Amino acid sequence: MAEPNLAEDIANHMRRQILLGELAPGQSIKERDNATELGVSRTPLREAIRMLAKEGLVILRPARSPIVADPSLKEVSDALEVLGALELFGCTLAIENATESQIARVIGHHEKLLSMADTRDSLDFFEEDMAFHKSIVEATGNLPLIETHGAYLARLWRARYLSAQRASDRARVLRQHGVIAEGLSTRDIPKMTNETKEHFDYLFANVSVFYKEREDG
Amino acid sequence: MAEPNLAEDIANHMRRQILLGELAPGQSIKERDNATELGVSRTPLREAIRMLAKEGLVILRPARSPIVADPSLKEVSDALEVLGALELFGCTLAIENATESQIARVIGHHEKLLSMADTRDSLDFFEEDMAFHKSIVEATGNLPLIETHGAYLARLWRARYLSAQRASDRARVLRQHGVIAEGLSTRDIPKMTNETKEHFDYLFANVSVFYKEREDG
DNA sequence: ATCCCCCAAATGGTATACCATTTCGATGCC
DNA sequence: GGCATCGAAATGGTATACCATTTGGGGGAT
Repeated sequence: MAEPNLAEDIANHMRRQILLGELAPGQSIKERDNATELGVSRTPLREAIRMLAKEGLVILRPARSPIVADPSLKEVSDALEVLGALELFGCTLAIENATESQIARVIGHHEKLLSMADTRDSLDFFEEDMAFHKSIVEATGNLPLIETHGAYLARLWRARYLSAQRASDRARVLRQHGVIAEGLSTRDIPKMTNETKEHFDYLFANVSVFYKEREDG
Repeated sequence: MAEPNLAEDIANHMRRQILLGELAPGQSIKERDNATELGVSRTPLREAIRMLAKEGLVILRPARSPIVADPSLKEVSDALEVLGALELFGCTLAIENATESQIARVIGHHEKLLSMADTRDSLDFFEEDMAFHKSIVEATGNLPLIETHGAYLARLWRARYLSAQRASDRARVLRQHGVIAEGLSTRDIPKMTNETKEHFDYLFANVSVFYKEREDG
């Protein structure tokens, strides 16, 4: 942890803690405690908290300790809806604008994911899944879209990760990714967007199921 | 300037300076200079700069002075595309979910704008125009969408404001707003989305024209 | 016993001091 | 005269000190 900007390192560290559940949802984050624990001063830690707040992972309250976000099903659903809309928009834009090398990169991520189908580590698989979706949006060449889409991916990381733990339907994911990638490389808008819609419907359903179970037990 | 959180006040102040051109695009922002000028310390000023950076109004460079953003036509176009996609998505969502009182609020903003058709102050008119569009997205009840949409409105404030100065086609704007509001209150998705698309096409054209002229002279 | 009030500790907000890197002009070499 | 180089000033990054508000519990009044 000696990189150029300390605040970002702290943010990465805390993001990981939050997403993996080491920092429990609802828990308050005391600036002094966490700063001394990480061996840094409050200033960069404050900045890191602000970064995570912008990602929606922590909630800032005026003159009170920030707390780790504990989103309700509706909040997650709403964010998922926006993520879906952004990616759907990204599909049509990517088909219009993607260069061949950008398309190759998408396919590359897909093939890598195929090769990981039997991987034990669900975290690695999950990260690569995310990289696939990111590469599609990157193929649009629209920087603001890339950033906003990335922000929503980060915000939904935990919900998606938890739901992915349950849903052991990697085969479906891989098949859908294949169709999506094919739709992109043949510049087939309906094919790509329809499959993306369905892909998100499954994601939505999985997350909902997880939250429902969580509310019960 | 004695509100609870100083950083936000500073951010508001600087945002205004940037959008009105008092802080010129491309100009570097020295933490010390601006801090002493505003009579505050560097800490909250730093935080304010970070807020503006997240809005895209200033650009952060590692170990260098932040500079006021000077977006190219492509950058503005890209952001406009995303704004359009978000608002289009907001339309369908609003039609599905808006309560009657939310629809009434949209119509209220429209009627207020109608009453301001002959206002001299283009800034007031512009602000109310923005409030109309915001109220539509607010009618979705989707908080993440509302926030992201608002962020893009803020980011595009200057480009839209400058182009609105030139385009003296308030009549068209008011007519289109009327159709959009009607589409919402009759829950007519095609009517609302088609008119919104056209509305954004005009906005896009106006901004493009302005930038083209600017590049020339 | 219960409720209210007050005060001390905790905590976020702000200011300032210190450090590492970058800038940029002066200086000297080619 | 131009260009590379060195160094002092400037500047962003980090740490720490100070202040105002919040918080939570204990003691006293009812």
